[in-house]
Amino acid sequence: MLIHISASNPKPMYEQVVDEIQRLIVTGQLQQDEMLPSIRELSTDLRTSAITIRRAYQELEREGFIYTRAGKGSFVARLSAEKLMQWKMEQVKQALWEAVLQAKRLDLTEEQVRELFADMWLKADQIIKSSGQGGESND
Amino acid sequence: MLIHISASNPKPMYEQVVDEIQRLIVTGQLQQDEMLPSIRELSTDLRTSAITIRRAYQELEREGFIYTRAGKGSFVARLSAEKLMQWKMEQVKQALWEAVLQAKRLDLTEEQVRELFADMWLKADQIIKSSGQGGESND
DNA sequence: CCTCTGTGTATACATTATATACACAGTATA
DNA sequence: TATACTGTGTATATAATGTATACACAGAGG
Repeated sequence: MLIHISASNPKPMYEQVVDEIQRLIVTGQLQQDEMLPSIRELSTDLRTSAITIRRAYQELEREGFIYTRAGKGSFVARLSAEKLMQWKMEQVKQALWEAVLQAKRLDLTEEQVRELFADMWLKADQIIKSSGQGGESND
Repeated sequence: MLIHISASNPKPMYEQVVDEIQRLIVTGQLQQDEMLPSIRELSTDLRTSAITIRRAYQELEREGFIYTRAGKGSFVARLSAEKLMQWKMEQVKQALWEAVLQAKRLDLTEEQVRELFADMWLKADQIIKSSGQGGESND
């Protein structure tokens, strides 16, 4: 399983772990009831303290993404496809809300923002194409 | 001049001051060469330490929004309308980029995101209307 | 019994934000 | 020249947060 964190990322490391595992769950790369790496194992893999990983797992459990069993491990929770889609939409909605508020505060028009949005989408598409993600061949 | 900061805002107080003054400048509510409140005055007004305000002013100066003169005060820099517009677009662009990246990472389609965007824009319009901003009368 | 697992607790360091305080230098005005 | 403002430099301190190491305990499974 591919989890990456970076000390140079301004986000706290435990939050990076949370984000990454959430993403793997909602995009189906982690299945229901699949066991997660143990706290100690992942802390060794990511070269970070077990307390950091433990904190991430506690957060994920609190938010309902995983469940843990003392002495056994931590597992992906059973979440319906609908719940997963709802969560995804909510995340993007919140991110868009921040962008829209910023645009409003700075007196930009809807047209201007839509154009910026189109630019960012295209740029993201290009970056993803060139990195081989998304199932399309490289140029 | 209306500057508000809040200790309950997760953003550091000095950043809130920076953001607020930047917004007043780029939306024309602060004019070129207009004097800003002094560090001591604003710290009294906002009930915060002068060091906090000073840090905000130093940040604003570093980014070219204001200039300061020891013994005299701090003033709004002379920025062309084009520069101000560029900065505004850049801010919103960055915010949109975060939203688009999030959408990509979560495998949402452009159509889904556009629809969410429309919802957020409409919601922001409604909130602004009901709060009397934007020059329109309250219902 | 051993080897894993999660859990509780203790202690410590680093970074960042914010605070109070004082003194100094610059500017403008009377 | 004195006063009242301004910004600037420096010192000291507290609080919050994130991260780290370490140890011990309890649960689960083979």
